[in-house]
Amino acid sequence: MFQVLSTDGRARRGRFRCAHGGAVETPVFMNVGTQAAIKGGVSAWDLRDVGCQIELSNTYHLHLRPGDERIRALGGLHRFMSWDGPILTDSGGFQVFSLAPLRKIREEGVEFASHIDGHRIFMGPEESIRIQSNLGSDIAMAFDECVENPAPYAYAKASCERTLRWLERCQAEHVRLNARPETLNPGQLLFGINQGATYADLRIWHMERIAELNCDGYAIGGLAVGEPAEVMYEIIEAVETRMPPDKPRYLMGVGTPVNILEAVRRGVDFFDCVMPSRNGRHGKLFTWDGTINILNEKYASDERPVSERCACPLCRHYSRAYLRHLFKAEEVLALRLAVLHNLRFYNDLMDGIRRAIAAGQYEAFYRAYAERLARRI
RNA sequence: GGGGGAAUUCCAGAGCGGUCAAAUGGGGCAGACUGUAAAUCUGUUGUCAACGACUUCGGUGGUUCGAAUCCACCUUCCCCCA
Repeated sequence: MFQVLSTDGRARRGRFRCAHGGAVETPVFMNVGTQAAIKGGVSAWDLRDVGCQIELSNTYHLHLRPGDERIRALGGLHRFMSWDGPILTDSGGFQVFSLAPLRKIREEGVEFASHIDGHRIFMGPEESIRIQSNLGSDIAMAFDECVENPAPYAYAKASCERTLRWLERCQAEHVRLNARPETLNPGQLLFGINQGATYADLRIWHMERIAELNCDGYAIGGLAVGEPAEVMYEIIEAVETRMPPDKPRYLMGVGTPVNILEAVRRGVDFFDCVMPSRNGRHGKLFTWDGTINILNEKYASDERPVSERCACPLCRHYSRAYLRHLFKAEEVLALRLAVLHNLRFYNDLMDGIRRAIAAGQYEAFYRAYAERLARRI
């Protein structure tokens, strides 16, 4: 299922296989399609063009709309969105954080007031796993609580202890559902999620506990939610030594190109982030030389492509001036081109990372780009 | 030809004696965005040697301690009746 092909320092070059699609080459960036669509008008076949290996969708959102039972009846998420590659579904744990004003946490699970119409939805570990089973994703994520940083120690401790109990329940339900003959994707995997806020002792304690549960992969959650990047890196370092070396490691929701460079250097294999798509929609473009805010006046007559070394449709066919015009004129094409570009950039970045690790030159790659990627041009 | 109305900062448009450098919206400029309640949100938008000062509300001249606000005339635009 997962194989580390080579290492360079702590960085790992690996290969991952699941029920759908071919091999996923890691480190990998998972392209985020929360509601079974990449925002900005990007289709599943666009994802192929942009070099996407694995797509991510969301349990909470698809449960609300159009409903996981419906998706199951329509043949599962892969068929529904016409993407036959690997799909990871996030459990709804992030919505415990992002929809904090709309939910109440209990031992059994979380009571949400739908952000759409306010109706009550109860989601605990069993519900989340059941929904993900209905969706038929290749990787189900454990239902956790993503705690906002900074968090009081006592709360972070109680919360990660509860997240541990929830993982045990997720696992039991996952085993039970996978064994049923009518299960849509019997090969579905389950990843556990490490929590513990910014407290290294809690993080390590929690990681050691969940490592004992022999999940199919391990994620680090609850980072990039308020703490400084340096703290995030320290937590990854602290936890990484307790992560089973033969299992994939996933840093949830991260992040900027530099964040990814830093995390790969600390042994992370999987990433996902809303940033390329959201920032793209907002006119912020990523390039190998730094980020561009295409709305800036200085690009109004700029004939150059966004990036000389990018093969996306935007960079192949259009100037910065044209893209800026599309944004100013509020043409939907602007969003689509910008998101395609950013996704292509992220996938290219991961490709560069993989090659560098394979060649044993990750540090040189890191040094060449870490500062460069953080610039604004 | 006769009668009525209006001219405000980039635009539209409030304000109708002091609390007005002037509401609000648009546009402009800039910033934020990290398991997506986000094609969203925030700041800024007269000038300057800038926690203060200076010049603005079609033009000119008045009234008043004080005017974008009141009066007179001029200019331009709009509406109605012939």
